[in-house]
Amino acid sequence: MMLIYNTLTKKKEEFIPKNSPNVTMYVCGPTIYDYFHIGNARSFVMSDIVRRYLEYKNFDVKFVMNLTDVDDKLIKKANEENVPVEQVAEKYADAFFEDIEKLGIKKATVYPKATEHMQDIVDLIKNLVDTDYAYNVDGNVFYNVNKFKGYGKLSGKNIDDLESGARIEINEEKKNPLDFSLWKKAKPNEPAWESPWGKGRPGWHIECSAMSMKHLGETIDIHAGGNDLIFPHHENEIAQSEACCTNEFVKYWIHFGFLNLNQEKMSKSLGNFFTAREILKEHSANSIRYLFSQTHYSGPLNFSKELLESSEKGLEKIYNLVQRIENIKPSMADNLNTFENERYLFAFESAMDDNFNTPQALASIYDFIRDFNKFLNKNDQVAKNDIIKAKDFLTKTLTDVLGIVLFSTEEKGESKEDDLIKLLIEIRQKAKLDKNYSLADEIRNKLSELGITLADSKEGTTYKISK
RNA sequence: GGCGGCGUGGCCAAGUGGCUAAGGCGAAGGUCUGCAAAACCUUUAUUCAUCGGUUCGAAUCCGAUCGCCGCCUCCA
Repeated sequence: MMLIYNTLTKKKEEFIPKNSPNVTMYVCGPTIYDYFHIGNARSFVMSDIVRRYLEYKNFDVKFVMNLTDVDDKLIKKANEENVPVEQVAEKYADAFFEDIEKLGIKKATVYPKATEHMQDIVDLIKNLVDTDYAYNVDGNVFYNVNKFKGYGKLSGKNIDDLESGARIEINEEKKNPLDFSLWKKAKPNEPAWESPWGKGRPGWHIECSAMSMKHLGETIDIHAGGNDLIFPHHENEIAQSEACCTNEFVKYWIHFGFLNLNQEKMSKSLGNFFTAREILKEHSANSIRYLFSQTHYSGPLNFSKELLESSEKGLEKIYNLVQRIENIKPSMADNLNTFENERYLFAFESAMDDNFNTPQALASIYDFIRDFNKFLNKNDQVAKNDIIKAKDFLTKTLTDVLGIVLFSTEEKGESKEDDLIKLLIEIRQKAKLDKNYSLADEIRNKLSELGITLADSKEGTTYKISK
């Protein structure tokens, strides 16, 4: 049984999809006006882990992530650079796909774009206007918040409190200051589409409702996104979708905590951010994913390069065991001691089942690593089956679920460089047999200066090339 | 002003009513090794922001206080 914390009910609930084993999942994707930052990456990676774990549990996940390709920021950027909006959108959509691929994020089933769903969006607004949930004021269409009785149920706010808040912009056209735009009347030099209310473009919230329902149906299982989307974005999505089409838009709402920099939310508007591609130049996707997995998805994560470096040290321990496993020659002997690894997988799954508790899941992996190393230390001969099982455990947990790649699937090309290193290892081996340790050490030291680390073990001498 | 979250060892971080408070990084000592590296072992929180309360029993529940952060405006 899996538990998921549902923002809507503020409780952990048993996960029961509408049409098991099918699961529908929608994640709010990027507005493609710039490179995304490492805080955005956290949401993308964590939703990827949620999806991967569901697939691990044999659910058939239909995963949709939208790209917002028309909005104020995009238009602003296009004007600044004096290029068409589509060109900006295309550039950053390409960059987005490049970056998420580097981060090891599995491809979504569909990446719908707002501009490709204008008819669906217009139809949805039309429906809301016809039923009085929305009203048209001179080409601007607003959602009538007072009409929807569930307004505020996701964010725990009530309309009166919100109205007394001082930060709502004054707009004479709105009946209620909280009413939000569904359709924005075209201004000069802006992309615009035909509609029953005249030329214009959609408001931000409506696209997600339209695309979610279009691709996944009127009730979906999981909708995920950052904490900052709870209000108003997700609240408004509920209002739109449930007013028109369904009495339950989303079964489970999942929200990710912020990534902070110096205890402050990382955001474009504050200017305190690193882009994901910037970080990826110096750090691997593995270390980023490991870092994210070390903290529960719902809480804040105070990001720093030092933290990333300590994650890299933690990963080293995993890599070392992986290399050790790959170098073992399995024994065919009978009566070998065997290693039971079931309990580690059980612990891993229990942690993940409990609202995707990745830090605890990692702890179960480290317990395995310690105990399996101990097992290898104690036993000179190891059965093939134990090696296969160990590899299987690491692949399932770290790679399949957390997306940390360990065993390279491509054939290891033996380059001249490798041959050369092997030659030096041979020479050094002879020196060691002659007890010529100064030569042996010199070879090791010189190689180390070149970034090639030798390590002697009972399985022979191995080497690692660092970049 | 309204609503919400957080405060656990040097750092990061699980745990949210009951065995000795997971795990990672770091540090110290040790085993192994020709020496290293790796691995393993031991040590590193009588204590969970502070003060009260409930309870047979609390880091976990309640109240107060202090500190930090977020949402209420575009934002993952």
